[in-house]
Amino acid sequence: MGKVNYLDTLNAPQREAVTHAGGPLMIIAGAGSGKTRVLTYRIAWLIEQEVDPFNILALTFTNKAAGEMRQRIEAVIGNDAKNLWMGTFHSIFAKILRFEGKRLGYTSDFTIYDTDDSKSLLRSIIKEMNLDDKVYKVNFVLNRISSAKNALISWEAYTQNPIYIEEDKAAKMPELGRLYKTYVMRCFQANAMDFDDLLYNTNVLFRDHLDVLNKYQHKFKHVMVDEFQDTNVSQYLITRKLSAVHQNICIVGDDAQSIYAFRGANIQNILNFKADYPDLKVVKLEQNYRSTKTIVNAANSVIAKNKEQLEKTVFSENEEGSKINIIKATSDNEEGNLIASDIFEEKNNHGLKNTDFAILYRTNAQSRAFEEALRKRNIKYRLIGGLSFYQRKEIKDLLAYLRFTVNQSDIEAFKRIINLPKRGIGDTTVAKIVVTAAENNLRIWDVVSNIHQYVAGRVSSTIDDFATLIKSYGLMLEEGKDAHTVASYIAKSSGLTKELYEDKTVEGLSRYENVQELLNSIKQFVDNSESDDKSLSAFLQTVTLMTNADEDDDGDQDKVTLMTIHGAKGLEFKNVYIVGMEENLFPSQMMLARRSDLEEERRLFYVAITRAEKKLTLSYAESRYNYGRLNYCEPSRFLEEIDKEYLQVARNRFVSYSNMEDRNDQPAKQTRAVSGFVKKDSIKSNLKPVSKSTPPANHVPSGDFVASDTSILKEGDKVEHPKFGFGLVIKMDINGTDRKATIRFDTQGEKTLLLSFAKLRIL
DNA sequence: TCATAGCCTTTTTTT
DNA sequence: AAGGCTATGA
Repeated sequence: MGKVNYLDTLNAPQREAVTHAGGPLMIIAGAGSGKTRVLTYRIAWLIEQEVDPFNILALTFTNKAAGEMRQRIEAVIGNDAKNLWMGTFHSIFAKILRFEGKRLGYTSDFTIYDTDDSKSLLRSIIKEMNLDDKVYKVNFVLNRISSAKNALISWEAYTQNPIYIEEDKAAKMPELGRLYKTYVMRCFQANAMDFDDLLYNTNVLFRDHLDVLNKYQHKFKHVMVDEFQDTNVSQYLITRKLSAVHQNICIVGDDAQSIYAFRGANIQNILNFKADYPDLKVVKLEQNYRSTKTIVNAANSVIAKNKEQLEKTVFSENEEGSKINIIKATSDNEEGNLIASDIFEEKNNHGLKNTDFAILYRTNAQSRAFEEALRKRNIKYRLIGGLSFYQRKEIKDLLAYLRFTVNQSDIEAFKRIINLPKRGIGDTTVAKIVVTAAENNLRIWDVVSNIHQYVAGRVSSTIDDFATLIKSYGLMLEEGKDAHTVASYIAKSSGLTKELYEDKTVEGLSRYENVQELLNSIKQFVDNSESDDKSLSAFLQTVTLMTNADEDDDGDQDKVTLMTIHGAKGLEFKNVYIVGMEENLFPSQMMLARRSDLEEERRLFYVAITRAEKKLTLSYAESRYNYGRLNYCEPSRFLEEIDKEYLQVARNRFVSYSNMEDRNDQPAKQTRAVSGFVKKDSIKSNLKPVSKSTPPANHVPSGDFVASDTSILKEGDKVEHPKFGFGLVIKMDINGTDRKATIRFDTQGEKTLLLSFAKLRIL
């Protein structure tokens, strides 16, 4: 690789950013302006200027972004790239806390609590404190605690602040401060940090231990932050402190793409950056190389309304490109079908590959209809986000065993595994152990391993057996057995895999395979992890901090991408579909309820639009399932906000934008539909609201019975229906995604049931 | 005291 | 749709 070659490929502002010698630098990078290239070249350039990679810290928001950047740097600079300190905020500071956590009273084996752990812990605290969980909602309380931590407000400060006390009293939640305190104490006692703690504690570490701060300040001669618009106060302070000595801070961001305020991101960080660094050098990258003029202009027309912005003009010199298509569907299933057929046609007509397509939605729950439609057409897809591999029950169960083996204070892991597989230890006993530990300031392990002192009776010997089991795992680790060996042994000897192995249902089989898959990934980690730390706790850390975007990657297969708009940040695709363009969905209901200005939702829309290189399609449905209920939907106001000149009057069966306006003349159909019962013979027109009262004879109850996966039902199956009794399936009609079964019931004669509503037990 | 069936509530995005 | 909660029976 020639030394200077790559500089020639850059435009003037890009080159200026790459070769900025030192001192604070802010790169305002519009969408598609070659930001990643600039960042990677800058790092490569610094290394050419004799800066040791070891002294460069580069912070990103996803592991994937970090990994890609490292690869690209390697391509320019070679093996040296390995020594860079590059990763997500959370993973880099988790690493530092593993080294330095002793100063704060944590061991180097501390557990990282994920959101489920945090919620579970909080739930039990609320219960213990005898608070009403209808008033103190777990999600709300956790959010409150999280915001406090991200703003660096300790529980001490929180409970002493008269403003918060008043606020909480007014909100009828005077105990929030105490909850915060208890939550923090419990985490500490469990030798655990939640996601926010990783940043919060880093701040505490740097504040209270100046020698540590000093060490890292001198180590990191250059600090770079990607996606700076998404940093919160806590992250901002860390980067400022770390760069205080050398003053070589380089931030890259785009205020127009700030979409993480909900988790504490503070757009002011980038808007006010100049105020913090008077001799700041600012470089603006405004030329978009990614998208057509139409797409760039349409995107600009969307955020033109936003008030809080840095001045910049993103423009494209690419071709004009085709206009933006709008598709109207009658239902969410039809939306899936229309998009899938469109992908099919586009592939045939323009010789595109699956990887050229992305379907972007506002919420993960929307993926279902698209998955079904794509599967039906044999189009391969990959789903990013949603319930990830590591959130599956069987995986979390085994991970909990591993966690408890590594960190025997980990209460949440303990609660998960103590009665799994069933040992006859119930909630009462577990609660007793947890409370005993908390009251006597002991580790969970201290209580469990001396259970006879605390709990009398039959259970105590069962718990003894459990303790012996865990002890044997700990011993294996001490003997230096590698993570994979220990994990496989745990899976087998705990009885977890045995239980799954004996479950011969389809789900049981896949659960068993998942566990094997997890063991494989541990093996991989042990065999060829890049880092030198191959301990079990290192593995657990990578798993917890893994982003949704990091999973999958089963080779470079040709697949359509399905993901949320949030997940799509930083990516690009030739053809993009933004689906579910409906009021209350996008913009989301929550946003509409909470804030009058929709600036962040609008920026989200902007991010979605600018993912497209060649062609953009927007779609919405007139009705949609939500929590098992069918609802009517209005087209999103965002459709109105795009400059009309960029919109396409769609062909043939697609409904044009002007037709959409006509729709507004009709009376609004706001009725909530299908609450409880649905007409069995109204497949296409099952949108009519049906009363909640007693069903007429031709209706089928839709309440819970034994849920069965309707896709496995076959002719000849014997079934039981909650109302009609036992029956035999004599005919199956499969029409698109709608499935009907004609069943002969012993007493009721033949009935045809729409399976999405009928709940049958297969006998 | 524990296990289970069925009822009830939830309501976005992610490290 | 899914996970927590509660009543019920063992």
